[in-house]
Amino acid sequence: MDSRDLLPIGEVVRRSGFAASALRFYEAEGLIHATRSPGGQRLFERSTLRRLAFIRAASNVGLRLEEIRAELAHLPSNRTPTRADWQRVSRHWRGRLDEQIAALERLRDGLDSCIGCGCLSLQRCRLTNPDDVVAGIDEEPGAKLLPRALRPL
Amino acid sequence: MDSRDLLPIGEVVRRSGFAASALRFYEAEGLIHATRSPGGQRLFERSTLRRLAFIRAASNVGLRLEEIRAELAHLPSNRTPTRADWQRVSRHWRGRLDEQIAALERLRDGLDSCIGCGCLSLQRCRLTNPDDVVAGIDEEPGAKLLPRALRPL
DNA sequence: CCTTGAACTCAAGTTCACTTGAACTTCAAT
DNA sequence: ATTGAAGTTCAAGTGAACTTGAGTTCAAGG
Repeated sequence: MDSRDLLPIGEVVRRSGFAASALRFYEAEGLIHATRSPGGQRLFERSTLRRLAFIRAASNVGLRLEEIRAELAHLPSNRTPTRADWQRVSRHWRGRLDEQIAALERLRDGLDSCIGCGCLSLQRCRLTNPDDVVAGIDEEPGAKLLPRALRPL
Repeated sequence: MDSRDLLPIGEVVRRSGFAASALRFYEAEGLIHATRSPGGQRLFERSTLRRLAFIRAASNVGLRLEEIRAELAHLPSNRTPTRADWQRVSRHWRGRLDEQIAALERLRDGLDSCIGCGCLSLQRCRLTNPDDVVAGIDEEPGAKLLPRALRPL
């Protein structure tokens, strides 16, 4: 663990694109880790850059930090993650991506089948009941117009 | 405009799935409109249900209320929107959906091409530079690891 | 030594989209 | 007339993900 492998926060800011405040926040939240210089300044390992790449990607897919933290927890803490480690995490992560795409496509297809009549029901296009889109779709409490799952939680 | 066509808030809650507090909030924000009973209670027109269906759908696609309000502003205010009115708005709205799907697919494909090596670069998989994912991707300020556009704004 | 830029801490602020709570009022039915 | 459910207002709170600000310290060069 040569000290040349340890990056000060400014370096990580330039190379990751995250703001310093975000990095401090992530450290406080336990998503990344930093050692300290004798004077108390943060020093990040290079592998942190990959962690940050993962964080950005995952958050773009809609994972919340809490979930990302959970995913990252599957990485080994005692050694620098290997390719295989990242592959395992990424595969898990990919399922979420597929889900999101599928949900959006369902929504789009619903819109396609509905755009002709303009009723916006997206679930049941009832031309016989053009003024009341939602009623009768689902009598159960908690009935929702659209498939949720597009917005995590 | 027969009074039987005017729905009290509880009715709208049941039929739309939105909480009463959300409906009040939307009214205050100008996304929906309500007349009042002599005693001051809200009375919604039936067409409000369709507006609400649109709001839910749009917000599932990731539009923020501000944007939704802008879209809804394209509907006529002097008369009940027709099918054609809704079609115009929906078509506009669909583009956003397509964009979102495309962005997610790009991300997924990037992940696919990268999962084999585990490097998580998602843009350039440099096996020659396995410890530094982000450096060198883009020297310009503001360089971002991933295509944004997944998160609105 | 002195300055300058980069980094530090800690509390508080921001935005979005609502929800919650307190303290009433109105409506519909008996 | 009474009562209980449903509705009202307004201010304040929530949670996610950071950012901002104030005031302080560190590290390197001249």
